[in-house]
Amino acid sequence: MTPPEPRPRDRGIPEATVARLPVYLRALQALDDRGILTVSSEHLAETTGVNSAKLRKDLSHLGSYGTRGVGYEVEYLIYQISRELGLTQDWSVAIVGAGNLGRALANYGGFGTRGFRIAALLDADTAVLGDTVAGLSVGHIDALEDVVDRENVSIGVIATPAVAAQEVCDRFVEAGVTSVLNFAPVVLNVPPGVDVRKVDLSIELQILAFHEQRKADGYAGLDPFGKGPV
Amino acid sequence: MTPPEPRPRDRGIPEATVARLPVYLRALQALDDRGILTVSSEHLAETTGVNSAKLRKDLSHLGSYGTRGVGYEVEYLIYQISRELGLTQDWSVAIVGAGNLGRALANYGGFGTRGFRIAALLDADTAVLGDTVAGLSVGHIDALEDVVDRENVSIGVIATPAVAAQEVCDRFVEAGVTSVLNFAPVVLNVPPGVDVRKVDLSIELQILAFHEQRKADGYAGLDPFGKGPV
DNA sequence: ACGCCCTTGTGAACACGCGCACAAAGTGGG
DNA sequence: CCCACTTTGTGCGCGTGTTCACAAGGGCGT
Repeated sequence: MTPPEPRPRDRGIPEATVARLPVYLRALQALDDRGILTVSSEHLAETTGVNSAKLRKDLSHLGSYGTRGVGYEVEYLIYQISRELGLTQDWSVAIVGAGNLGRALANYGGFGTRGFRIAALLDADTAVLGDTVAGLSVGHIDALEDVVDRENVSIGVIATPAVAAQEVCDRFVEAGVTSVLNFAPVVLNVPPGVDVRKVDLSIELQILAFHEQRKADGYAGLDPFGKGPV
Repeated sequence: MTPPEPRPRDRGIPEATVARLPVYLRALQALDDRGILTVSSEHLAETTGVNSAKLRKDLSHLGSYGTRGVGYEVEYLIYQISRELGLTQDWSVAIVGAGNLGRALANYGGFGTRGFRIAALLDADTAVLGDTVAGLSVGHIDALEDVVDRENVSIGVIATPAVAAQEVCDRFVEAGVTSVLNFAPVVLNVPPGVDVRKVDLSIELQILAFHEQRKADGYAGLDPFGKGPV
């Protein structure tokens, strides 16, 4: 998704590793909550569903934080991964689109607890202005530039209908936002230096459907009453 | 996400290609709506943000559906991709969790129009039972097995809190569901033969934060007033 | 103090996906 | 009928990511 220009090496941490660090982080926090002090790569790999060698190589990109014969100290590793991901500082996020999805995002608990602060929830529809969602009052889209500027927003979330997405994106970029998380089913056009990540619910379903069809084809002879398409 | 066992080649279509087919499909449908009859790989690649050679190679996995010197016939390609993805048949989907996210999903327009039918929206909380969402009445989670069986559900969507996810997943699997789309922030444990795809909003944000931090580090000297963390 | 056992960190082979660049193939004009 | 032009389909080299397998290193019991 992200790398049209592959960026000059990101201080050497591979993109694939970056994508897995949040997963490790979440598992480690669960271990920490249970009072577990150390964990081996084998165990952590199992609970996160990756190969243990891959996990060790991923972590080795951050430094040598393990102890041979013992494993990794949970709290220390949490801190190191958080620091690497930039979660030891707070990030302001603005969400545009106060429909079902925008509200779901604003209510999503994972944000506040992990270094993300929702600075504003904006919408173009005057009918929803002033609605209170997750302790936030829905603002008008016209305030976008003000909010970005005043609250130092660096990450913009687009949860609008497809037709509005590009315009919102342009306004985000123009206002100085350099990272965009896009839920609208369109490919956004952005200048170099701006990162876009896209989440598309219907694409995920279509990928599942593909594999489901394969299974149905392959097992048809063995399992004539298996769950198939309707 | 999917391949612990890399599956015996999926009839030869690479996973990376499968993940892009829905994107092409969406762009093609947009062209079709505008009455455009043929499209070149160059043009389609541009609107979907991929390399044109990659696009041609992707399409070549489905067969030789283009005409040299002309391009691809839009309608025909739509049909071929739809067929390959299994969208020419209807799939029943059950959503568990009628919170903000579950409702957003049920209301998501992209489903019905693309071969997916929402068979049920279930929740454990009796307070929301009977609520009407997207023309559907919220049912009780106890009806899960019945619904899966009666409606031939093959894809289950989990939009519950993290703690409930594994149990819901187990019940889905036990009832015969072989594909799961998981929005809860946990790694699900499933037997072989069951596909799981995970969408995690906070992970996406964390990846963006990582790159944002890199940008802030690298450009700090050049752009002391650039948007940084709060 | 020594040696056994466990786990990390990594070298090397392998697999996969990407993109260039070009030959093959079809179109349309003259 | 032929030629110039366009666009597909793909062979190939390259870079990235994954996995195996093992040497290096640290703890712990004796």
